[in-house]
Amino acid sequence: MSNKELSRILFSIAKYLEMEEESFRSVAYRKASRSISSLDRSVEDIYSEGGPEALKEIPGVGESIALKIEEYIKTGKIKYYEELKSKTPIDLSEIIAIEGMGPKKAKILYQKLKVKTISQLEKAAKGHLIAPLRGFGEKTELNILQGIEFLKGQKGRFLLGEVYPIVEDVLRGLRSLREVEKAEVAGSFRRSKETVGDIDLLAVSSEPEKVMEYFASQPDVAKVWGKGLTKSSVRMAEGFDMDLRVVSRKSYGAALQYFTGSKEHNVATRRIAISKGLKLNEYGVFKGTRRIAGETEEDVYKAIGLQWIPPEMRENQGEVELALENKIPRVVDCKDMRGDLHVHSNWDGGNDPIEVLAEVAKKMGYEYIGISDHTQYLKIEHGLDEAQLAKRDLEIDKLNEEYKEFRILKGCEANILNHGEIDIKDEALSKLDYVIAGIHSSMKMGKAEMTERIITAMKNPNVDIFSHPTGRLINTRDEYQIDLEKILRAAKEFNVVLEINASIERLDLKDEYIKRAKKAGVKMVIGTDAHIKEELNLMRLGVAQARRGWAKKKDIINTGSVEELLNNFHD
DNA sequence: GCCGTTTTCGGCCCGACTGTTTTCAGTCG
Repeated sequence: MSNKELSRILFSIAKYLEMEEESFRSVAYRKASRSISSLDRSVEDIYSEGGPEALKEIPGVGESIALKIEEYIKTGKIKYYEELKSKTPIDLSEIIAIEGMGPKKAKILYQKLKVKTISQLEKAAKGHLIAPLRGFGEKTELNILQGIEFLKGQKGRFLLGEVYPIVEDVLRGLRSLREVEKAEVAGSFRRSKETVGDIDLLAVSSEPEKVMEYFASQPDVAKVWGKGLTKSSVRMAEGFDMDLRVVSRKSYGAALQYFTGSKEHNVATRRIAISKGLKLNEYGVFKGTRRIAGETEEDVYKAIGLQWIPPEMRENQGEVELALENKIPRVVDCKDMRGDLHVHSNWDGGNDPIEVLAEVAKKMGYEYIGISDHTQYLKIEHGLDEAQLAKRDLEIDKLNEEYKEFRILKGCEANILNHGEIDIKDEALSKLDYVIAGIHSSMKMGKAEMTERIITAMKNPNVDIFSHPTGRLINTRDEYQIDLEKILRAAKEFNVVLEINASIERLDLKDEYIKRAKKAGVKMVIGTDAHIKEELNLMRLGVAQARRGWAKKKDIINTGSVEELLNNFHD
C-alpha cells in the first residue's frame, strides 16, 4: 500500500461526500488526503510502529480516519468507501477531472442518463442528451466535450512531481542491492520534463537475474509486462510503466546518454558523431569497430567533441551547437538556492507554524525563508487582513531575535483583483519585506483586459513578485490569456520579479517562458508555494524547471544573500 | 470528521463566476 493510493481513496471519499451534501465531513477527508500525500514517511510504517494512535498524529487524521486507515492496511479495503462507491458506481475521479464537472453534476448524469464513464459521458454529450436536463444546457454540453478532448491530449502522461518520490524509492531500492554496481534513471524523467510517460531505469550488474527478480517483485508493482535478463517492464500501482535495463559497465554512459534522449537531441549528437567519422549508439562511440568511449556520459560527449550537457537542456534547442563551442551555460543548481520566498504558514490556513517552517528551511541549508500568507480576498485560504498581518509580523520579529545566521522575511501573497487593484492596503504592504501578488479569481478574462490587469498591479510600487504568472494547472487548466511579451516588458520596467512556481501541478513559468523572461532581462524567483513543511522540498522541481529554461544562478534572485535578495525589491 | 492560547462541543465553508435560470446550483480557489 502506498501513501498515494490511500490519499487517492480519501480524496475520492471526500468527493462522494460532496455528492451527499456532507460538506464538513468532505473537507475533513480532503484535508487528511492532502496531508497524507505529502508525508515524507510511509503511513504503513507509522502504523506498524505506533498503531492507530500514531496515525492520529498525522494532521487532519483523527479517530475515525485512523481506524479506516487501519482497516485499509489490514484488509486492503475500506468498507465505508466501498459502500459509497456501490451507491453511485461511477468513475468519479475520471469524470470530475473534466474542468467544470463536479460530484453533483456527475451524480445527476448517473441518475438521469446512467453515465458511469468518460466514454459514456462523451456519447451522451454528442447525442445532445445532456443539454435538455434541468441545470444543464448547450454550453455545459459543449464544455464537457471540450474538457474530454483536453484530457485525451495528455492521456498516459503523469506529472513529474507525482512520480518523483516513487522513482526515488525504486532507485534507492535498486542501489541498495549488493548485485547492483550503479543505477540511474534516464528518459524524460531525467530531463525533468513536466510530464512523463514511462520511466526508464538503467543499472549495471553482473547478476541481472537477481536484479530483475527484485525489480519485478517490488510491492508497488501491479503487473509484470515482461522480465528478461537485459530488460524488464512493469506497471506500477500508480498507473505508469517502468522499464529497467541492465547494461554492461563499458556501455553504461552511452546507454544513459541514449535513453535520456530527447530523441531530437540524440539525432543531433549522432549526426555530429558521423561528421567526425564516428558512430554513436547505446553501446558506445565507435571508430570503425573499436569502442573509443562508453563507460561514462562525459566520455561519450567528449569523444564526439562535445562538452557534457545537463540532461534538462537536451531538447535540441541549440544546446548541441553551444556544446561544440564549449559554451554550455552553468545553469542554476539546487545547491545555489539560499531560501524560499513562497511559503504559507498556519496563519493563513497552511499546516505549520512559522517556527517549524523556519527550522526545516534551516536544516535544508537555507539562509532565509519568506512567509507569504494569503491576504484577505481569499477567504477560503483564511487570507489575512491588515491587522492580522501586523500581528503575524510581531511573531516573526520575535522569532528573528533568536536567530543568528538565519532570517525570516515578512511577505504575503496578495490578490490581483479584476482591475489590477491589490486586495489589501498599500500601507500594510509597505511594511513587509516583500510582496508577492497573484491572480486567484476571474481567470477567463480576455487577453487585453487580463494583460492590462496584471500590468496595473505591477505598477504598484509595493508589488515585488508576480506569482504563477500564467495560472496553468498541468493537464487540468490552460494558461490565462495574456500577452507575455507585454508582461515581460512591464516586469522589466517596473522592476517586478517573475516567479517560477514549483508546485507539482503548476511549474509556472514553464521552461519556454523562462527562456523568454531571461531574454527580456527579467529576474525570476523559484518558490515552492508550500502549504505544509514537506512541500519545501518541491524546490528541486522548480530548480529543474529553471534548468530546462537555461536559467543561470544570476537569473534567480533567491540564490543571493539576504541583502542581495532584498536589493531586488522596491524600498 | 477534525480540532482546541475562544471551546471536548460547536465551529468549520466564503465569494466570484458560470451557466443556468428568473432567483439559483454547482464549481473553483
